[in-house]
Parts: sequence; C-alpha cells; structure tokens
Amino acid sequence: MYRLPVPHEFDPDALSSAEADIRQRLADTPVDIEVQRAISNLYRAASVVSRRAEREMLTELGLSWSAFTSMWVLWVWGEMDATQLASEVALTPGTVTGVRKGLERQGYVESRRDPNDGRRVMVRLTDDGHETFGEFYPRFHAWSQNLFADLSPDATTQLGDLLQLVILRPPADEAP
Amino acid sequence: MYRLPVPHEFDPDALSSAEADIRQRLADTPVDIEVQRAISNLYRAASVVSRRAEREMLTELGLSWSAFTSMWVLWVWGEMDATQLASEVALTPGTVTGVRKGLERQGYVESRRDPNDGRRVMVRLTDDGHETFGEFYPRFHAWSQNLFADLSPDATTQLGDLLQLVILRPPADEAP
DNA sequence: CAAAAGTACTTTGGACCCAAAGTACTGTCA
DNA sequence: TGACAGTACTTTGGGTCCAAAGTACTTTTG
Repeated sequence: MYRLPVPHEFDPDALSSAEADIRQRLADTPVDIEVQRAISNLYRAASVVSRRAEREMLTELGLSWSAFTSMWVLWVWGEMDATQLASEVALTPGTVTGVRKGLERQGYVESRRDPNDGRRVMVRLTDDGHETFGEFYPRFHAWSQNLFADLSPDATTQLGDLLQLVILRPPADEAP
Repeated sequence: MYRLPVPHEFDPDALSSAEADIRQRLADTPVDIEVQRAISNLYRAASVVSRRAEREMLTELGLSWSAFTSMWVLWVWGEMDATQLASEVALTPGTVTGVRKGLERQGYVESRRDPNDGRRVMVRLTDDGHETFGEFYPRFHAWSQNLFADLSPDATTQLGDLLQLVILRPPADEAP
C-alpha cells in the first residue's frame, strides 16, 4: 500500500535549489524575483498552516480549518453577525452559511435573527462550544508557538505587519 | 439583484478595529497575540492573492490559481516530473493529475513517461503554452508589483524570508 | 405610502482539492 | 530470479468553497 512519507509536505532541499535555479535562469529578465518569491511562499505557507492544523489537530475534533477559525473568532470576540464573521475568516457569506450550519449541528454555535433588523443573523458560541474551545485552546496555542518557533517575537510581529500591507492593498482598479 | 460591492473582499476598518479589540480583550490571557495575528493574516493574505488573481486575470484565461501557478513553474523551470511539480505548487500528487489533464485539454501542457523510469511522468509546456504564458506574463508581473506596492524591496524580501521559515518548520512530531 | 434601491443572508451548481485506496513500475535481497 | 518493499502516479469519494441567482427584510425616494 502506498503512503506518502507524511501526508503531503514540501521538500526543503527542493525549495532551496528552486530558488537558486530561478535566480539563475531569470537573472537578466525583467522579473521581480522577490515579489514572486513572496507570492509563492505566501501560498505555500498558508497551505502548510491550514493543512497541517487539520491533520494534526482538527480532524479529531471534527472541524475544518474554516470551522475552527470561525469558532476562534467567536470565542475571542463574542457574538457577531454573519457578514462580520465572513470578513473575519475570509470566506464568502454563502460559505459562512454552510460552516455555521455545520457548527450548529455539532452544537458548538447558535444563531438568531437580529430583533432590530430582520435581515441580520447573529451568531455566537453555545456554552458547550465555548467550553470545548476553551479546553482545546491550549493545544492550538502550543501548536502555533511551535510553528513559529524559528521566528523571533519581533520577526513574528513584522510578518503580521507585512501581511497586513498585502491584505489592505486595494485592487488595482481602485488604486490611485 | 444582489451583488457584493466588489466580489468578496475585506473591510479595512474591520481589520483595524478587530486588532484593537483582540488586544484589549485578551490583554491578560496567556495568548500569543502576535503569533495568532500572523496566522490569521497569513490565511487572509493568501486568500486575497489567489482569489483576486482569479477574478482579475485568470478567469478570462480559463485558468484556476493552481493551473496558473503550475504553468508559471513550468515556464520558469522547464520540464519536470509530476512529483516535483506537486511540491512546487503545494498540491497533492492526485490534484496535480487533475490540473495537468486540464492543462493538456487546453493544449498548454504535454506529458510523457520518463523512458528511464516508467513510473515517472514528465510534464512541460507545449509551444503554445509557452507562448501564451509569455504573452500573459507582463500583465501578471504588473499585477503582482501593484499588490506589493506598499512594501519596499527590502520588506518584500523579508516577507519571503519569514514565510520560508514557516514553510520549512518541521511538524511538531519531528521537531527536536 | 408605494415603488425602487439597497442590504443580509440562503440556495444552487460546479470547480477544486484532499485522503485513501488502487495500479504500475523499480529496486533490494535472499 | 522471485518475492517484497518502495516509489510514482491515478482513481475514487467526499468535503469545501465560490459566483451567481434567489429570498426576505429595510431604507430611500418621489
């Protein structure tokens, strides 16, 4: 039976030789290697985080990465409407409907219409959801500390800052 | 008819007030805000890049983000086997099979068995794929320059470096 | 106040992608 | 050489997610 060495990860050597190779091949081409390396690494890093989290922690809780981050946001912030939640977890409103229903089926989340505005759906953790997340949280905390163990506190802060500049960059058609 | 203001993006104000809010609520909780902010921003930034690229450029080419990055890798590096390609674009081998077949249907990619090792499938761009990508490339280049316009060259390099530290971090069970 | 425009969410249809199992080929070792 | 382990890819089944269209409610406007 075939099994990947550890589900699917990257080969560090390939990454390094890849970079040397790109730099050499495109040395005199009008290509901004650094920007493209940042984009490439951005996508890979996000894959590492969400897939590794699912494999190593979330599958046994029965949560997808999106369901987990939704609970995380609700745990930290408390009740909010579906649109706010969608913005926080970087999902479309339609996807949030599905994630929310799943979490409601699991008993971790409950929702109600906003009495002052019948269009809005307010979402929050149930007592069970709050308790379950609180018990699980230290494990996630340790896991994320380990993931960032090669970055100093300053470097971690700076990574957050740099990513924020990308997130907040307006689309080209809105840019000045 | 309902339409999102611009398909699905983030609200900058929400992001900023979010941070202030988290910092305040968890000021005296054993939570590494910076690590968690980095993780959160990492996922959001990756979403911004891939979804915005698909909406603003790739849909009209008929390419998904994964198909596009596969062509990009093959354009820069030349022929490689399916496993290497999977590692480069952060996909599982099974997914690469599907992406490759799609690109072959579109005539952008061709593949053949390695004559020296019948298990391996070597993949490369067709002439048409090379030409099409080369014509499209300047637009992608400008697009990515704009996306990183708020980062200095040094900051961009540093972002690439910091992300690489996350990518290369071994899973917890292999860590020393 | 009724029509129209806008907002918030839900549904639908399809693309994408992973994990696991399956197939085919290669290397090892008795 | 012939099992057996290992490698490289493919298939399968199912979950996730988006875009677009649809529904329900609210605000604006004439």
